[in-house]
Amino acid sequence: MVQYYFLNRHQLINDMENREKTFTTAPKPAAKPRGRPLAFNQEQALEAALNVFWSRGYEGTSMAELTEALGINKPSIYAAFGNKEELFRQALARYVSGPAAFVTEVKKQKTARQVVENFLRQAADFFTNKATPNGCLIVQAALTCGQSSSVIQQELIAYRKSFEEKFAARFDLAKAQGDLPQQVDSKQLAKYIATLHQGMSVQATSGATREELLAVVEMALKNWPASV
Amino acid sequence: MVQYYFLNRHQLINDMENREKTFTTAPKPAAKPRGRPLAFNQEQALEAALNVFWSRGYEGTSMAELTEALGINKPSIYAAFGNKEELFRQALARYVSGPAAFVTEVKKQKTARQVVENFLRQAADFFTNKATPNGCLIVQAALTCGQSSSVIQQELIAYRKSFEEKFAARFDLAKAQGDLPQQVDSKQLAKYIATLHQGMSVQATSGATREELLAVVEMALKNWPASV
DNA sequence: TTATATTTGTACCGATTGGTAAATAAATAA
DNA sequence: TTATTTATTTACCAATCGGTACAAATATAA
Repeated sequence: MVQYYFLNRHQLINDMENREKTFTTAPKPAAKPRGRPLAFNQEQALEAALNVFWSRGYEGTSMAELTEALGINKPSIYAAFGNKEELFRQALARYVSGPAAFVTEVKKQKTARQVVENFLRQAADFFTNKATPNGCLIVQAALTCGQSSSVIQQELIAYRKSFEEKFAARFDLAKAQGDLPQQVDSKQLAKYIATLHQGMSVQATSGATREELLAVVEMALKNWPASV
Repeated sequence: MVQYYFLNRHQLINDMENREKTFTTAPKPAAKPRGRPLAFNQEQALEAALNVFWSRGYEGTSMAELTEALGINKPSIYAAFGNKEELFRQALARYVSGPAAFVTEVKKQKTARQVVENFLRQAADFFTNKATPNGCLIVQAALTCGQSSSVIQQELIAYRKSFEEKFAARFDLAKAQGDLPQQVDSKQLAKYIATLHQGMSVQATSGATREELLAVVEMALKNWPASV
């Protein structure tokens, strides 16, 4: 399973980039690399990989499918991204800083209420966006899996936990700022929002529409109807 | 992928059982079967299979792991249950009529409110029951997967949809009986409950405790704190 | 041109996947 | 006892899994 080696090409590149950052401040003088140039765009390849992992999950994605989706042969993928696990991690990083960046951005809203409203409504849009796979990569890429993928599974669990904690921290801030009652348990509220969010992800992968998800959001923010 | 055959042993047995039901009314006169007796208990084996699928998902479960968990050799599994797909379906049926039967039972509560309260609270218990895997089989067994498992994936989506529709029907009944306001959209309410339920399943597989899930349920049934 | 560095394509690796052929074992029926 | 039926065991199948060795190709540096 686990492969040991001294340095692969992928790590070598990273290492050289770090050295460059450490010893020089030159704004990338191009300095044409020595050997045969890459025949593909790394960013585009990573985005293609992200989309496959997003729709099929980590375990459900095979290297064969990746080579087809990226249009690159296997050895080139391994040279550029390490291995399947590393490729997934880089795709995940791209997901978080790219299409899913709104999750972090939304916390800048003025009040906790606005944070939550915007978060859930944008999630409804995002999960059903026709330009990307349905649902949330972090929820569905390795919810269950074989033992060989449990590392990725645990990393995704940690990601979800981290997002939840950041929301709890935002609610603590809201309490300090007075736009959220003191008796509110920030962690519980964050878990409630996370639960809704994750449920919406499952709904989206199962075919729920944007309108249906938005209706769920409205309902979640309202009273239980019997008390109307 | 797909295997064609005239009759396997599994189908033969079902066929003979049906014939018996059709032509006789005798209450199973034992009628000892002809050949070598089964060396394992089918019910126990199915329960063991259910537990593996439940914790690892459909794709994450290998036949090798099943042979170990059931304590039966592969050919015996195939003879008794057909193939991996059929074994999963039978495990799923056992799940629905066994540990997850409360989902159907709970609809017998007097009011819609009681149905939902009981449903979500029992789900919180069920998802974190230490005697069984965490979360919901129907949510997590094939949320995403490779193309070869898409049949199972679609069947689980259909299951979730079916449960949701039955809840909507229960809410329609509640409206007719007057314990739910007429302006409530039964389908939307059902989707809201299903979303919470599915989110709770994700939370449970990620390590949420019973108490945390119960707190989420309480929150879901209450007002948004700002309106208190 | 020649040497060096890097990527590419092909063709392969051992391990594991779901699934099965065939011989043997254990039961009943004649 | 002998024939028949069914289950178990072992040992295997082709296909796919993630991953890689190696030589040809393509660039820069000397």
